[in-house]
Amino acid sequence: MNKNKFENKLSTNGPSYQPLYKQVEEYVTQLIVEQRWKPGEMLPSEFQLADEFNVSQGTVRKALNSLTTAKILERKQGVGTFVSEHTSQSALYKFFPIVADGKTPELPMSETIDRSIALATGDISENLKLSPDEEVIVLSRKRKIHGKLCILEDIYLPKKYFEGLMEEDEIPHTLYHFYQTNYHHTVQDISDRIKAVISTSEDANKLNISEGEPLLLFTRLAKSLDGKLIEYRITRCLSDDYHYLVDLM
Amino acid sequence: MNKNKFENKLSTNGPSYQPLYKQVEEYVTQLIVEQRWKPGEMLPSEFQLADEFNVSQGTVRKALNSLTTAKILERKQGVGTFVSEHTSQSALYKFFPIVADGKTPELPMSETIDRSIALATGDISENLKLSPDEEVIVLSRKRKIHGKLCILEDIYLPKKYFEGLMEEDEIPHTLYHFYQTNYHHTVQDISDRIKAVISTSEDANKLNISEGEPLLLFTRLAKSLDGKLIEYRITRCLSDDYHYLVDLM
DNA sequence: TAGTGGTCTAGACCACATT
DNA sequence: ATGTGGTCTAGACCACTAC
Repeated sequence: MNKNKFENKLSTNGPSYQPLYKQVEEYVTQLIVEQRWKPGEMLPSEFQLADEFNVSQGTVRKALNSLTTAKILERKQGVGTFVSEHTSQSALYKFFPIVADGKTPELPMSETIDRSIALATGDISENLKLSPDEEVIVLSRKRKIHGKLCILEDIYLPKKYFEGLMEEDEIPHTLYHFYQTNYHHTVQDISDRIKAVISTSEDANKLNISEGEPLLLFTRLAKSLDGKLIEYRITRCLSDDYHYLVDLM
Repeated sequence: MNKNKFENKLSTNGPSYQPLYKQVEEYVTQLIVEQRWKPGEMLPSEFQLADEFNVSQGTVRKALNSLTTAKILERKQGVGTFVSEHTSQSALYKFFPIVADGKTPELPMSETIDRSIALATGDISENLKLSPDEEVIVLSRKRKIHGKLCILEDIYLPKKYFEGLMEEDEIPHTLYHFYQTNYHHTVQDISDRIKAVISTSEDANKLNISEGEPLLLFTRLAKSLDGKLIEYRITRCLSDDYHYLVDLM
């Protein structure tokens, strides 16, 4: 009667067998999505979880370590295991790949210059997989690095996932942490598609450059822990003194 | 007398203690660099390695799995553990992040249009950490995706690491595999720095576009398994129908 | 059938942080 | 002193592949 909370051990040759540690991994992720433990909170110890799930401590450990690699958890020896908050330096830099040439990376400050509601038009509805009659919240921001204005962003959020955002007094500049704490959306998967473009006259005005200068343009699509498409973002960035940094492998 | 090939177990409180599995990891990497096992070759089984190193099979497993994650090894259940070759699809795509808009990724074909020797000038010597009097091999290539010319590349290789390359009959288009098999340099770490630029007249000519169109420019620095700076590369890419794809996290 | 890697368990001990 | 995660070991069994 050593029944697990999950499918029973090996030899469970169903069509879609998952090893125990994978099942534990997915279950813990689900519990985080359901807010059993909130960002920053500590999980029970490995042995307590092992008891609850009726698996061995080693199996729990393998699952927790895997979630730590995926930056969903953080573990501290002698202290405990915690749900990641999108505030730690390590987590933040993953999202801000723009670096001033020859300088050390710095988190850009940002200022929201517009907030509105719109219908999801072609580009936006396609990427966020919304029907064209659904509403999106549009945030326009400008960002500075080392005090110099260099980035413009338009951010599109499905209104259904961010009810109440239009009524917020202020939008903080650490958006992903804001999504996580105020709307329970933990950003998990991000892909950027980068192009080179000529600045529009509008953007050139805002950035105080002459029309026709090249800009880095990247479109970003972000998914939450539970797989929902949370954010579509179009960023234009000066590129004479800045670059987008990618580390492969 | 259970002495390891390595520092003895725990409680080895030297100033720079490394856990056993880390030491095994580094030692196996070193053996690969020294060509005890060549790319594509099979390693001994976990138990054989455990015997040789005087550690447990579980410790060897942890090391080998870690090297598998780092794409240095490949493991196949029921078969064995192999040194990665830079030919498998999975490995190749990591290096070619340029994708045609709305299409599935395709490996670009490339053609070497020039091969010469030069002195490492400022930019190049700085990035490859060479003194200015050292020689580099310069390769110029053009690449096509879906049959359309869209990429120009200048590649700089320290001559000292690639003796004999100038005498090769032909340079294949899968360069990293070529480095690995012919010069024993396994590329391991790559970083790309991406900018938007206006095409020079020279590049515009080669790419059959009009001068002044924007291009994606990225500079790449590649390190080998043993940490040597192997390659510096400057790539210019059409960006109206193509983009550089980055998956974060 | 034999050999390989994959999973799971159980237990010992270490290192770290807090009380 | 206690409790946490980190390391290491040993052994059992499973699944896959090749012969």
